[in-house]
Amino acid sequence: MRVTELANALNTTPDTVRYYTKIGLITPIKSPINGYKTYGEKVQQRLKFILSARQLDFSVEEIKNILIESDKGHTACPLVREIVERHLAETEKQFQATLLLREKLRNAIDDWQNKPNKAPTGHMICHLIEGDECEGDNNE
Amino acid sequence: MRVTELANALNTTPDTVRYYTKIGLITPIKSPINGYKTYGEKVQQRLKFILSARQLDFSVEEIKNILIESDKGHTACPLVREIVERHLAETEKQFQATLLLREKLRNAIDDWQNKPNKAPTGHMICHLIEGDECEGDNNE
DNA sequence: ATTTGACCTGTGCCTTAGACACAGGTGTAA
DNA sequence: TTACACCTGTGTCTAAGGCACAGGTCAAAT
Repeated sequence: MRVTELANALNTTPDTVRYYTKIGLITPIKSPINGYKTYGEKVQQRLKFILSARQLDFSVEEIKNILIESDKGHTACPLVREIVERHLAETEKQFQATLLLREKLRNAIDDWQNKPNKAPTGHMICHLIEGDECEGDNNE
Repeated sequence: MRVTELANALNTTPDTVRYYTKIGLITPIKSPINGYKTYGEKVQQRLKFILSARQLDFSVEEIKNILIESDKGHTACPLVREIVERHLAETEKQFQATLLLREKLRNAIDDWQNKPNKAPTGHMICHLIEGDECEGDNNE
């Protein structure tokens, strides 16, 4: 299998395959005649794993570590479990952050419903964001 | 006001102030004697606006466009409203995506609860992710 | 046999919003 | 005068590829 072929087979892009190849996640055989890369069955399996892990939002770095363990013949499962639990915690935080942002945006739209558009004054760029009164503390 | 002073006053970092300066969002006066940058009151107001917009997750590029409008003396409010509504839609999508990811991760942890750790076999790297049986279609 | 067009190769730059490091100039207080 | 803290510009780094370019290769059609 060649780059595009492999990419199509696993529903990804040639650039992604090249990228994983470049950083050493997968290793093709190079034809000494024309320099073309050929990917075998095992590499395809490996790439499939990588893509599955990406679906779970594993970073490429994390996947690399998993593969290193696995390549040494060790079980990567504990590592995988740890990563997933860490990710879940992060996702929870992300979730809350998104929730908060959504609130902020909704409030903004709401607050601005009956405010007019104003041209910028010397000391104000957009009164929607800055507020008309001098109250706009954003302490965190 | 100089870089660090301004940064401290608005609870941000000198690097951020330098960055906004570099890309032209704010423009200090440069002392011809020592080359030091001096930021005035209006610049501080402007930076405050920028930081507020960033709090609403506006990109720097978007903020730049707002400032360009405003600098021409036009009202930037319609632009701001449009951006906020677009952001809200994106946030909604992000929200759903995070929700989905959370489900995936939770399911993973759940499914793996009573599965053992396994050493990698020739054709499998981590059975947790790949699944023991030959079923693991990830069609989108 | 040659041309065409689709594929391949490596290389390198681009993206966000700053963070960090470095080398050297400057300001001020001891 | 000498520390030391601050300033300057410049360059590199981040994640995960996307995109472009110049040139080599292959199969089919001419």
